[in-house]
Amino acid sequence: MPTTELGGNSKIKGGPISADRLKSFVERIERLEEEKSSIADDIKDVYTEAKSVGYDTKTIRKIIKLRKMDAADRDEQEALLETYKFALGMM
Amino acid sequence: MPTTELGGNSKIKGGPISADRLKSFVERIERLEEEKSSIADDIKDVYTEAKSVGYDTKTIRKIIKLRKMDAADRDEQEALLETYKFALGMM
Amino acid sequence: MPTTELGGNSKIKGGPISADRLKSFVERIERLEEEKSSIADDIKDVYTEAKSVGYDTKTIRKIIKLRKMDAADRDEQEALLETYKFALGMM
Amino acid sequence: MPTTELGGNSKIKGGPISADRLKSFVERIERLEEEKSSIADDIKDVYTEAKSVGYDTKTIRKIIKLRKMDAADRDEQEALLETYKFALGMM
DNA sequence: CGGCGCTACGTCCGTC
DNA sequence: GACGGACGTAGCGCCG
Repeated sequence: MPTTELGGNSKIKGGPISADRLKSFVERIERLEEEKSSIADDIKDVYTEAKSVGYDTKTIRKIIKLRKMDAADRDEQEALLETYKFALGMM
Repeated sequence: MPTTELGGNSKIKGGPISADRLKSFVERIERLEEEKSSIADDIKDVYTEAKSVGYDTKTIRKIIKLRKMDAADRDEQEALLETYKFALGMM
Repeated sequence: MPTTELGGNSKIKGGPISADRLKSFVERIERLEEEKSSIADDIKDVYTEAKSVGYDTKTIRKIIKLRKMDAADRDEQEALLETYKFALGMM
Repeated sequence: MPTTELGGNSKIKGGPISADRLKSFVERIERLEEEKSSIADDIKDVYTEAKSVGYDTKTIRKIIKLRKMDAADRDEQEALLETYKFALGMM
């Protein structure tokens, strides 16, 4: 019995829903998640290296974030923050 | 002036903190984050494909999660055993 | 001027966005965070006490974590069952 | 057998290490963690309320964080960020 | 638009 | 006392 069928096959498109196929999907996903996790580790390594030669990683993270945000967003958020600070007498 | 020096250079290890070097770190990180993001997209695609042939993605997500938890549990149990042995002076 | 209004008041629900109200929210949150922080300190104290009478805090932390995981697992298993039933058209 | 003793009792201070006592510590911690968790929920509720009357919660979170940091730290971090931005031509 | 899962940050502990 | 590692928590983004 190579391909156990699941459910009542009350589906519309494609062939039957087989357990083998399900397994295949699960394994593809797990493989990709491993890769993703590996890249994440690499990123951590770069931060570690930067730190080891004297850079402040916290600030680098902020820079990365800022570069990702587009200018409009940035200005808008800063303006709102200023407004709130003013309202609270934090200026 | 190819390498602007930052800060007071009040650092200990390595060479000076140059803007070039900073830029290099930032770009390496950004490159890696792009890759990571790309893998994340691939994962999304797999879910989409699975869905298109009739699988319930919510269920698949749960399976993935459980398989991860099972592994973690197993590791945790072993670690706990070690910890107990240590705590009881059995090491 | 007791209640400075913020922004363009381009909002939909409720009354005006006043600085007083904002201040009130901020203070409520800060108060609650103090309480939370205080509880966290209490927890730390308990660990310290346990340690002082000879217990291994690392082990205790693991026990706490496992007891939490067990509960989570149990919930998850039940949820998975429901999901499967749904996926198989058994609902 | 009311109080099982653990380990070889190779400890220095206090009385014996009993399982009962251990249980007591675990329960005290779990109780405190519940309280902490409850406060965290309260905080979430306040944010939700603030949002419901038109405030931007993201900005409020920033405000909370800023008020927690002392002025010196704040200035220092801002200065460093400016320096990095300049180095990267982000000004 | 709300809920959930994942990611990332800050905090705390153990080590050197 | 500082650094690095681990944990728990909080913010963000995707999915439904």
